[in-house]
Amino acid sequence: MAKSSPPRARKKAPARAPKPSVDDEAAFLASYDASSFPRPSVAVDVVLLTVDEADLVTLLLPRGDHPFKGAFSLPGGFVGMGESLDDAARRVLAEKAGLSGVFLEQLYTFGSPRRDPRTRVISVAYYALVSRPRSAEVRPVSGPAPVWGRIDVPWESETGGPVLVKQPEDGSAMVLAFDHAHILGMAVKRIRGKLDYTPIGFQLLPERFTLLDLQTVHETILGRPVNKDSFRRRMLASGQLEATGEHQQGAGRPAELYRFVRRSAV
Amino acid sequence: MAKSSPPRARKKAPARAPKPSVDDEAAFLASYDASSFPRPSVAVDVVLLTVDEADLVTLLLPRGDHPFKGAFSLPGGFVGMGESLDDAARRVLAEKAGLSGVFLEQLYTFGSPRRDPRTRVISVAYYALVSRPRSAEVRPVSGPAPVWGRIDVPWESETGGPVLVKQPEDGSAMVLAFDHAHILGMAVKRIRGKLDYTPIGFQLLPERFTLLDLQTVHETILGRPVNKDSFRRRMLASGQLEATGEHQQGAGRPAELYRFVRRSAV
DNA sequence: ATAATAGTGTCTCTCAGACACTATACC
DNA sequence: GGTATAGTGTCTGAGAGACACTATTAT
Repeated sequence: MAKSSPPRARKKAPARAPKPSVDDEAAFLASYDASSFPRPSVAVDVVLLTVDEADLVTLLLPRGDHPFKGAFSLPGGFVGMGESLDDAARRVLAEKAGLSGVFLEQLYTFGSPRRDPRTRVISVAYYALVSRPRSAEVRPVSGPAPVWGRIDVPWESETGGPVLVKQPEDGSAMVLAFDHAHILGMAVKRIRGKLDYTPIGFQLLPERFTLLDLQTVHETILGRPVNKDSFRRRMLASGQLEATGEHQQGAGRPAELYRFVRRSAV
Repeated sequence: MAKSSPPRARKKAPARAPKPSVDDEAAFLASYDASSFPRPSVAVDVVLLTVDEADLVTLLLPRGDHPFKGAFSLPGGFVGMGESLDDAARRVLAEKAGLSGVFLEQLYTFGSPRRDPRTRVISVAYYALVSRPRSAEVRPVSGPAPVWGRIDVPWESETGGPVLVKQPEDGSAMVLAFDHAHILGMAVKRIRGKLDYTPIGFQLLPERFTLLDLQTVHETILGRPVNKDSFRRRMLASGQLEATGEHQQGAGRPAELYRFVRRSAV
């Protein structure tokens, strides 16, 4: 960014001498002081998603304090001064869910001045995808016990907007804190859009899976049924699947187990 | 975000009394003090793009001060405390380019700890699209005269990565400050991906345009020729074009002038 | 045997690419 | 007239949807 006009300090900022005109870079850096104007807090919030049966579920934490006491919020935390945004998101996942090594990607940055009633907080949202077996390993290092909320998307296709979340057992509505229903909605919209042309669907499955497993993941994310025949053809033709030779017993004929292989350079 | 564990203050933070346990929201908000730990600066940087002849060009500002003195940077500025991120980006466009009412969308947030050698600056990048006639109106309110740099994309399709930028006249390389070559690269990658399924191409054209104009915009953004016949069919079938009945004189048969109309609700 | 699920073969429809052809301007 | 660009009509090949059919298990 070209920082030629930082906003004026508005309160209690120490008086600053005009910046000397220096032409030596080291001298300039030494004389620079960016602490003289107010700065917002910066946090990361992580939408951790997995597919459970035919439900898209996300990890939420009950809030024991104001604001939004009694509501649920996405796992999140402030960004450390020496830490990249990606590292902050990974740390949040490790601290609040006990998970590491999961797929993680930046989603969007939310910065309305009044999105947090306490103070100005800009939140860089991430989404993370974890496979069904690994989602059972979730153990927070500390803090409240997380809950897997069932996501109910009230819009079609990739329209967008906030989503509803329901308790895993009784299906009662879960109130979300801050703008977290919007963040979740944007996460759903994003993965719906990326599902067709990126291999994110495989992140939600164990190492070996059947084509029906993969189809269920796609249908759950998209919120609509997909054609079985063309789905099979498309997946097999994509070159991303490798048959293991093993089969999975089910109610009928055993299904081939496939493995995801990164497509070789075209 | 769940702000249960803000990072500890590392230097010169005033000593804080432990937070009292209050169960009244108003009392809680009054007692809350988020200023007790260090915070990064937050800026917005705007990639302003237009198509000039068969070149994708972006607005850059020459840097008169360290760091990166003599290099070029994207128009940018710090986010005000009472201002949303979108508003900050719009303000930057108004101040640095004299433009208002242009298409603007958030791109990505860049937050490596050392991306700015002076201090920790997290930059929320935006991209803006402006039509060729309007791009000639660019008049900065103050500050250095901007330059339209020609973007040279060294990668195919939507691979991604930094881009090269050249001076409009002599074609000599322009050195970009900070991580701005990466930000530009991500902007190109994003609009290449969105071109097919969103109407962003029309943002780069005047109100009335020929199908060849539209095709040139697409080819310039994609960096490759597109099939003329199927492009015409696709565009006319999309329902987004309305013939004006007027025609534009050229070297051969006059071309119909079309107008962009938002597709009616399906 | 019957039900249930896995997987194959084939037909049709749609759409992108290719190409031939017509239309209308300037020179 | 020749040349250049705009626009149409039609053929072909690839891929999605639909559906009939076969394969392999449990009961």
